[in-house]
Parts: sequence; structure tokens; C-alpha cells
Amino acid sequence: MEKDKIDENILKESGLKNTKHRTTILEFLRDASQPVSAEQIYCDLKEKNVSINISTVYRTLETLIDKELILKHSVTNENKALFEYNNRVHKHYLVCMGCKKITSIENCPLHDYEKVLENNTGFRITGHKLDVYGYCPECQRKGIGKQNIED
Amino acid sequence: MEKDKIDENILKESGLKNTKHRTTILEFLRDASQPVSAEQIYCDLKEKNVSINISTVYRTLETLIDKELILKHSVTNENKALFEYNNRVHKHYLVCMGCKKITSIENCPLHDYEKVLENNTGFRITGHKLDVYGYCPECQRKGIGKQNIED
DNA sequence: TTAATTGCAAACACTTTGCACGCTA
DNA sequence: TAGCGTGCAAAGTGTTTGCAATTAA
Repeated sequence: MEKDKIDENILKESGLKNTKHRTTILEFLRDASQPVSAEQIYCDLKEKNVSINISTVYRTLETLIDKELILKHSVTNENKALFEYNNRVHKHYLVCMGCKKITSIENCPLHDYEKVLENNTGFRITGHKLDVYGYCPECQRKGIGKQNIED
Repeated sequence: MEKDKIDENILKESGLKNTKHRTTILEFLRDASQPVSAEQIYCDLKEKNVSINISTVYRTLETLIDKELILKHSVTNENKALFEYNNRVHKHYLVCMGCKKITSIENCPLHDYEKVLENNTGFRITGHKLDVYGYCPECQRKGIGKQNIED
């Protein structure tokens, strides 16, 4: 496992002090399989006997976002933010409306579209966010989301 | 102006009782030029001397969402929801990072992509949400968002 | 040593809920 | 009149902030 040591340099390179909480949270996000909430980070660290305060979690996340080491997402109809390690790969998300699991899609169909839009609108386009919604194979198997079951 | 009378039938057709607050909010959203927050609705109605409680605004919005008469959005880095009249046109949004103004785009480049994705992932795709970010012509003129001014 | 980071508690902003009263169908 | 809709106050969530103590560089 070469997993655990990488991050310390990343912090230095971004001009951040190297603290235990920062590396812990950054490693946690790097190893997470999908975007997670501040509370999930907090609880998970507690389970691992890492003593940390929820406000420190938020402050750390904010710092890491500023330095673009992580990304923040808002999901429609969820009132809490989700955070994800920024591995600098342009991604989109497939959100299951049944189990709420978020899968990432690395293929992006929109490269050319941004240029068309710049020409049509006069905006300087800096990025985009695409989320696709549906039901995953497992939820379909369970019958979740099979049209409207009833009202 | 034929603007003001349409909505009463819409409520009936959705199986909702016809109340003043519901028609007022629905008309307000129908006539809004962009998605608005619950508080904006509340304040705007107060200015027009409509007496309403903020909890009624939220409850009404929830009801209208259930009946799909309106849509709810979450914008990244904003911690409040925005609501919009559902005119049943598939739309995307162009969000200005400078002035935060939201412009809608009625052209959708993703029709075919959803089918590709269904084949690749096994998901049953029910919809998608695309937001494009950038700087509007006016903000560019003012020099807002001209790369990084400094760090 | 010095400034940045943290914990704690308290404050905040947005949203939801319980209950009694009021109004639509 | 029966039951849904509303106002009010209070509680919930998720997030932020002030301040004193702690820690990294």
C-alpha cells in the first residue's frame, strides 16, 4: 500500500500547513468511492477514533476547496453538500433515484457544446455540471422506480 | 393581459383545492424570469401586501412540486433551493459566476447521450440536469472573472 | 515565536412540524 | 360540515463564527 503518504506534499505545494486533520480528511476523500457529506466524514473519523470537531471538518473542507484539492457538489433535492477528492478528471454523475447512490461517468459529451454556447450567448464559459438521473440495475430488479407504482 | 386567470384550472386539474395563496405563488413563478428562492417569493408577496406566512410558502411549494406544476433546483455553492414554473420545456441553465444571474438555454445537446448511457450502464435514465458556468457579457465588460485577478 | 489551526459553544440560515383555527368544496 | 389549508411558534438540520487554547513552521 502506497496509499497513505502521498498527501503531505500536496498540502505543502498548495501553501497549506501540514496538519493531521487535513491529511486525514484529504486521504479519506481520496479513498472514498463517491462524494460524501461533512457529517459522513465526521462520523467515519470518529469511528476510527480520530478526535475532531464538526466545525473543523467544515473549515478544513473550505480550505481544501479554496486550493482546489477537493470539489463541492449540491445535489437536487438534498439540502446538504457533498465533497469529493479532485483528481482533476472531468466527470459527470449518474444519480440513482432509488438508492441515492452516485456513480461517476468519465466520458463527457459536451466539449464542443461549450464553444457553440460561447458563440451564441457571449458568455465566457468556464465549466459545466451534468448530473443524469435514473434507476440503477439493482433498484430496477427490486421494482423500485417502475414507472409510478401508484400515487 | 390574459396573464392572470389561467392558473385556477391548473390547480383543479391536479386535484388541488383552489386557494388564493396557491394561485398567487403559481402566478408569481410563472411570471418570474428566472428561478427564485422561497424567501424571494415571501418578500415579494409581502411588498404587494399579500399576507402570507413563510411556512405556507414552503408548504405550497412542496405541494406544487408534488403535482409537478413547479420545479425545484439546487445550485452548487448556494445553500438554498430555487423554484421555477414548470412549463414542460426541457431546459438547461447558464449561471453567471459574477452576478449570479441564471439564464435558461432551451437547446439540449443530450438526447442521444442518454440512450448511449442506458446501454453502457444498465440504468433506466429518467432525466438529467445540466448547468453551464461562466461569465456573462456584462460581467466580462466590467472585468469580473478575467482569469484570476490575483490570488 | 508567531501566525495559522483547532475545539467548543453559540449563532445562523433555511426548512419543517404540531396544533388550533379558518376556509374550500 | 368534513377535511384540507393556514398562521404561528417552536424545533430541526446543515453550516458558520467568535474566542481562547494549541500547534506547525
